[in-house]
Order: sequence, then C-alpha cells, then structure tokens
Amino acid sequence: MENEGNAGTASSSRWNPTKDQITLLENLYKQGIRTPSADQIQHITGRLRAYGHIEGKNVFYWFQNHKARQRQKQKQERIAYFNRLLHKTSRFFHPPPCSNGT
Amino acid sequence: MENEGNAGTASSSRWNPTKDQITLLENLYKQGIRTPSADQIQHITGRLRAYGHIEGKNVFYWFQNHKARQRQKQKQERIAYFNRLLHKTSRFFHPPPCSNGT
DNA sequence: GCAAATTAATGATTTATTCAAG
DNA sequence: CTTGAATAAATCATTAATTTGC
Repeated sequence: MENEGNAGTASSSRWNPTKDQITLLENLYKQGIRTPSADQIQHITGRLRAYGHIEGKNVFYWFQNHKARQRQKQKQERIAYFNRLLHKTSRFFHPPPCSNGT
Repeated sequence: MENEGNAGTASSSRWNPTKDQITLLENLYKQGIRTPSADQIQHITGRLRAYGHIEGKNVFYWFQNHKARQRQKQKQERIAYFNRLLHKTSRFFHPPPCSNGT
C-alpha cells in the first residue's frame, strides 16, 4: 500500500513522510545532524517541501524521534551482545583454582 | 550491557559501576547531592558495596565527573539555543498550552 | 484476492531533567 | 530558591504492515 505521504492527497491528521523525504532525512542524520537548529530546520523543510506538504515541526519531531529510537535500538543491541558474551564466557572462563597449595 | 561491574569477576584495573550502582548514584544526584562530604561518601560507598567492590574515591570521582558532564551538556544546549535565537526564524509551532489529550 | 482484525512503526504530546540567570 | 529555556524520556495516538478467515 505505497502511500505517497499526504503529499498530494492531503487529508490526514498527521504528516506521513514520502520515501524520498525519509531518504533525505536519513542522509542528513547519517551526516551527523541530530538536533538541527532553527535555520537548519527551515532549510531542510524547504527541501522536503518539494516532495509534499510539510512543516518545520515535522522535521523537528522527526529528528527527536529518530535520535531517541536509534539510541533505544543501540542499547538493546548492546544488551543482547553482552548477554551472549556472558553466556559464552561461562564456558570458556574457568576461575583459576586459586592454588593455595596443600 | 549487563556487566556486573567488577563486582564478582574482579578482573579490571578500574572501577566499572553496575547498573544498580549507577541507578543509586543518579538518584542521589537527582536528590541534589553534588559534592558529597567525606561522611556522605563513606555512607554511599557502604551502600554501593552491596553490589560489588568499590572504594570511596570512586564515589568522589563519579560525582565530580557527572557534575562536569552534565554542565558540558547543558552548555552545548545553551549554545544551540543562542544560535536559534539569533536567527529567530523558528516558530515551528505554538507551545502546547498544556491541553489535555487523554 | 480481499477486507476485518491484529500487530508493528512512528508521528505528536506530555513530563521530568538539567544548568544557570534573576 | 525560583524560574527560564531546551530538550530527552516516556507516553499517547494514528497510520502502515501483517495475519487470518473466507
């Protein structure tokens, strides 16, 4: 169901980004933009408007959400990684017998 | 990342706080503690020791570092804020007047 | 194939922190 | 000590994916 965002149809209660819009936003994010300043938001919004109706606050929200959720994802990945590591470690790592002689 | 600090494994040269330890420390920080006195440090260290090996100096360093880093963070936010004000092009949206949405 | 029902994503709001200015 | 300003965390709400029964 490839919705074109509400670019043309324009009857939705919330902004629904186009694939092109998402692509551009993700590229900016990859380039290091995380909390764009007001003028950056204006500029980005202007570029995204070529693909459909959009407001500055949508860009603002997108970066907020994307940053937060990327962080959540990374956190989960780190937890899973360490859990795996710990489980394996229990097989490899035998505590040295503390050779207290006899 | 469920590292147990070096609570049990004790194979690291530097203190690595447990999640529980961090939680307790951050709660103390939220309660207003910034530069704990020697007595406070001793008390806190005693409570943290329940989760693993720790010394008073670790607590001391933690508060110093945490305070400094929170300041750095706020400073960066402050700079972003000034940039925003200077350009003043913002007005993405009106601050939501505490409208209740349930 | 197709909708109704259900689940997953994600846009939008609200809440709780922070430092520091007044 | 109180308040201003800006989030980031937590939550709410709506949309898209998908599953399911026919």
